[in-house]
Amino acid sequence: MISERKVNSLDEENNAAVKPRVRFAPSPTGRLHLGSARTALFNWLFARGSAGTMVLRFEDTDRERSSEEFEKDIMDSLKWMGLDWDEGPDIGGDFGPYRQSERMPLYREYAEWLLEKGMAYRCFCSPDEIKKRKEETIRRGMSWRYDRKCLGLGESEVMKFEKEKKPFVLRFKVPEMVVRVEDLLRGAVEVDSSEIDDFVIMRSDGSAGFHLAVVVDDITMKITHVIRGDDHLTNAVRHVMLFDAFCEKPPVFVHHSLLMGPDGSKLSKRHGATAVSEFREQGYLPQALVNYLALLSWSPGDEREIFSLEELVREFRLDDLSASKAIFDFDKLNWLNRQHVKLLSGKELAEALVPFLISSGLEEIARLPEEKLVIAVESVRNNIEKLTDAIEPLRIYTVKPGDLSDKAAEELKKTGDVREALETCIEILGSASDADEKTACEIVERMRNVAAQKGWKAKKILWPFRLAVTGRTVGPDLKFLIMFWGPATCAARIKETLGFLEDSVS
RNA sequence: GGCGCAUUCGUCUAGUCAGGUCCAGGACGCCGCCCUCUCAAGGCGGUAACAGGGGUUCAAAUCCCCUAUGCGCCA
Repeated sequence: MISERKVNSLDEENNAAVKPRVRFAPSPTGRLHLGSARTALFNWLFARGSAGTMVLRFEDTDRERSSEEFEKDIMDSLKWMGLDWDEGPDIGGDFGPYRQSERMPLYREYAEWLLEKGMAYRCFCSPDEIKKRKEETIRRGMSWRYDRKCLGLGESEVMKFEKEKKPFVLRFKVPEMVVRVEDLLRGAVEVDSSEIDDFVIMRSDGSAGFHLAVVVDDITMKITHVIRGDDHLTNAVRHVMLFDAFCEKPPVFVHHSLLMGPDGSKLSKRHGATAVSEFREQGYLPQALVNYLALLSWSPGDEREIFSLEELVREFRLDDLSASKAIFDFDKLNWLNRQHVKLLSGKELAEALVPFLISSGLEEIARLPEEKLVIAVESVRNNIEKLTDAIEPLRIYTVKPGDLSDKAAEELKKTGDVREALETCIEILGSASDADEKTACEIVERMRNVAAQKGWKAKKILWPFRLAVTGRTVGPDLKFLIMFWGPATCAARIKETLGFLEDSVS
């Protein structure tokens, strides 16, 4: 059966070269990690940019730690980022199933084939025995590799163990050779196979070892390019030996660099958020996260930095990836997020903000008529790095008339001629009825002019205006305040404040 | 411990494969100035790097060797 497959794969070699098949193969043992997301992105960009096929496969052989909940988080996160797949556990495909836990018979078949051909053997050593021998070896200052004790087992011993039902694993008999891994980014990496011990391909419970499962999957799913983290580079040595054993041509390997935290160690929880879904919750835009992830280890070769997914698909080349490590920089991500916030229309920004407003108890603003919401949102746009940054500045629109902060009250009191200034504002506001942008700008302009006539600096009228209308010392540009509340309401709010000033004087 | 990979401003990177155009370009951050009713945003400017040592060459960030450091894998 396996040799038939061999023939098929030779037939299709040419096709494979034309139409790449890549896979993203996470373990559903946690939420989608940023590092994995970056791997997924590289795979996806390559697939989409080369008319290839993207396969999603769950490596869920660790039944203890895998869960459906994490599968869901991974798929949701990928979708949120705008990545999709052509074959996968949820949608099926011609090369399924797409969960390793459902492919055990296949692994067994391949493992048995190796056994029959003498390329694998049963090992009855218990973990305890191995541990003991290993410690002994290390004590003698030698480096440990499995000592092949069971390779030399006589037939009678094997039969005896079998009779006893002694548990065994299957080990791959590593051939003596120099293994060559051709990596697109690192060239030919050569390792002497004597460095590698006879690794387990079937565990005693009948489940497949990691290396066997990966290789069998990549063979049977006809994967042409394996794009994954650098941490698998040395594993690739084992994989190449397995591909050889099955008489299969290894795929093109691309081992990209790993994502590190700011201190240079592997990015992990202690650096802050590491799951894509956490970034989503923190108010990052998917397009910004994707853009940033792409920029770590990849560059278009010129000075552009802001990319949409579509542009990335067009520009991304696997061989433009850098081979050196990449440190995750939250500052730059924040900056990029801001750039993408700027690219959104007011309506889009508002829509993105609504869930955050609701979860922060600002339903009052979230439920505003769209037109008003957009004005409010536009007014705080420049204060936003992450979406959550909009919450605080937007609270200003919930301030009741005449409700002055201590600081605002203080500022008002120490401004000379406040009353005159504010009354002038009311007068000017009274002459306008519209609340469109043009009118709002005119009103502000008029205030400036009047101030000039009175021989005042603009600040002498604009500053009290802000304080009186909003009750706060910090807030959006004045035109937005006028647009949001309208001239009449602004005037009314100033009157409230005037009343407050009256009270505090007497 | 063995093996593997990596090494350009604090960080991401361009340049390295095809040595001269690089006393090294861009971006984030940081600092300063300008703009300005506030906070921001924006504009302008500044800061800062070829890990170290040997070679090869008329010429090296670029090629070769060694060392150091970091990371990873194996157990």
